[in-house]
Amino acid sequence: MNNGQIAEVFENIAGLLEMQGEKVFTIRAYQRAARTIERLPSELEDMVREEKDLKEIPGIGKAISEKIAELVNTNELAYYDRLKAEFPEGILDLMQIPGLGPKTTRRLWKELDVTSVESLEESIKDGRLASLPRLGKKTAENIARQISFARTKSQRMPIARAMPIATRIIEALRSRCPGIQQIQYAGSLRRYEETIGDIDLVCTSGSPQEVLDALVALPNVVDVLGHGDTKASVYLSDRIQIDLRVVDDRHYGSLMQYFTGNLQHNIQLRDHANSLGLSLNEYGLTHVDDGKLEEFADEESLYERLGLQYVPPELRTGVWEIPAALEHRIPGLVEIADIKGDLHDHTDWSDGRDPMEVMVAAAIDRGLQYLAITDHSVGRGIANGLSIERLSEHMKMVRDLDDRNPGIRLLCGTEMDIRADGTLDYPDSVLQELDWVVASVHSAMGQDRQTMTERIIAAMRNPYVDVVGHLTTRLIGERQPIEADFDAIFKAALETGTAMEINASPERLDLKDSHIARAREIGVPLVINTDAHTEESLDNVHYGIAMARRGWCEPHHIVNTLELPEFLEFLDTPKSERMKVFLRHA
DNA sequence: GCCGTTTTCGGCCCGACTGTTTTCAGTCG
Repeated sequence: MNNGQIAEVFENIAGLLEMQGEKVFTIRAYQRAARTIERLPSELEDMVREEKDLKEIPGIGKAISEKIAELVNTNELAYYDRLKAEFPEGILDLMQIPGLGPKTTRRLWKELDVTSVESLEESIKDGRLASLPRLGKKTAENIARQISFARTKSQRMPIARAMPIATRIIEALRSRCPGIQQIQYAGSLRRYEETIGDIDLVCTSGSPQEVLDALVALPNVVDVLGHGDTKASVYLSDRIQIDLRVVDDRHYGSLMQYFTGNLQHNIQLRDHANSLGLSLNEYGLTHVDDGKLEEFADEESLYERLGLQYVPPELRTGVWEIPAALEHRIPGLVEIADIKGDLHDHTDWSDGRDPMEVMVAAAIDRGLQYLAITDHSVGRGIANGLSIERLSEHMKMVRDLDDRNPGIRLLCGTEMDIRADGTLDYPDSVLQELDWVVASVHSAMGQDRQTMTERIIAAMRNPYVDVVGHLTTRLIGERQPIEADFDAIFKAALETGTAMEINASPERLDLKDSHIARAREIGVPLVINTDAHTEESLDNVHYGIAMARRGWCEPHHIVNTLELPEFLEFLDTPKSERMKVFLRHA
């Protein structure tokens, strides 16, 4: 049973306990455990097998660690089964409908025998729901509306879709509201979660009502979910919800902190504030004894006032970062400016859109010191992969462009298929002519875990394979990742001196954050690549940087933060010796 | 259920909005 499945069990336990009226702190403990487990860099299965003490994980104590062990060892949990037996099947689905919490869901079940979305709809139609005490016509209408939303609303959307929508809304509000002082996205978008549930915007303005009114009046708003004095929520035709909060400029820091979250981070931060005799909310810090309010115009001063190192948004998961910030152990995370080269880029020689010259000019524009042109290998017929003959011409063109562009070092490269049997698309005699070889899985992605693991490690054992591209081949929200023993692959990477790619293409984000953290722990050299197929997608590097930051990476974990001379030294060293070079320059 | 430079027992984040209410419960983030 993998971490995602275990987390789901605890999430469900929390939901059922809520409906049972269990103590709120017990519920919260299960929710916290579920969230933490989702983000663990290592599989609990492995940790149990290696007899690691799970209680060292924050929020996991005796009871939950025993339940994890039972789940891992037997694939079942007696406690969970007993709990489930007390409720009708599918009741948790009802509680997923916005507006239906544990109390209401339980009443609908007990008083109206509603246990499914279908029977819920009937109870709305025939007026039974509205006739219950403390419910009413308006509530019934709202629930009916939420049901129809639930049918059309997309699940959490990939960050690549949410980011441009957020930017458009911000621009629209700016142009309509002269009173706006500051406006920015917060929430999961600012934390660079790979998927986004809704878009949270924070704003300061001399006239809050103007901004809130402007939001609900935007042309692509199809419904208003809330519209008060300081916040409003709307539903867009893009099938996404926008939450906007407006306060005065002098509260911007605490508002931004509050609205960036995540929930667990905020709970821990507020808990810590309490220990100092302070109470934290979105307006600032209140002294518990005399009620005096301290205000914060920026986040940095807020964290500092609490005696904490500043926590970058990408780290705010509520798992490890608050204790680290207290002890000033937050590392100096990698930034865009640290990236000196891009080592995975396509041109119109294969499936890229732009000619090589255009890509090179774009790379120079962005201040890169080196660029690897890595068009597809012959196996990718569909991507116009290069035959050995075309590859030879391709190399000539790269060398020629390199001569004519002294501002950048161009590398002859390939993105070469790792075939289903672990053999490679070009023979060694060809590979040794190339400067940089990205090896990727593009086919037979459904292989079983062991076959896939052996296939990838076999490729890594080739002395000319420099890096494994987009390891899991997932497309967020579209294609599941491969099944493989990632720990074994990372260990093989360290052993062979093969780098692992952090693919910054926002549809992929592959490696993902927890894998990055694990690879970093093991000591694998990492490379942040855009996999650009157009000149503008070179700008996607910020997504890769964010994933690396979420994996707590510093510049010295990332190979392509090396300056050109150091990188060339790395490149000129045989793979088996490369780790030494990497560590020396790190 | 978890956790401890106050604590192994007694705490546990905080406020906005809505609907159905005359003072607040439920839900959400």
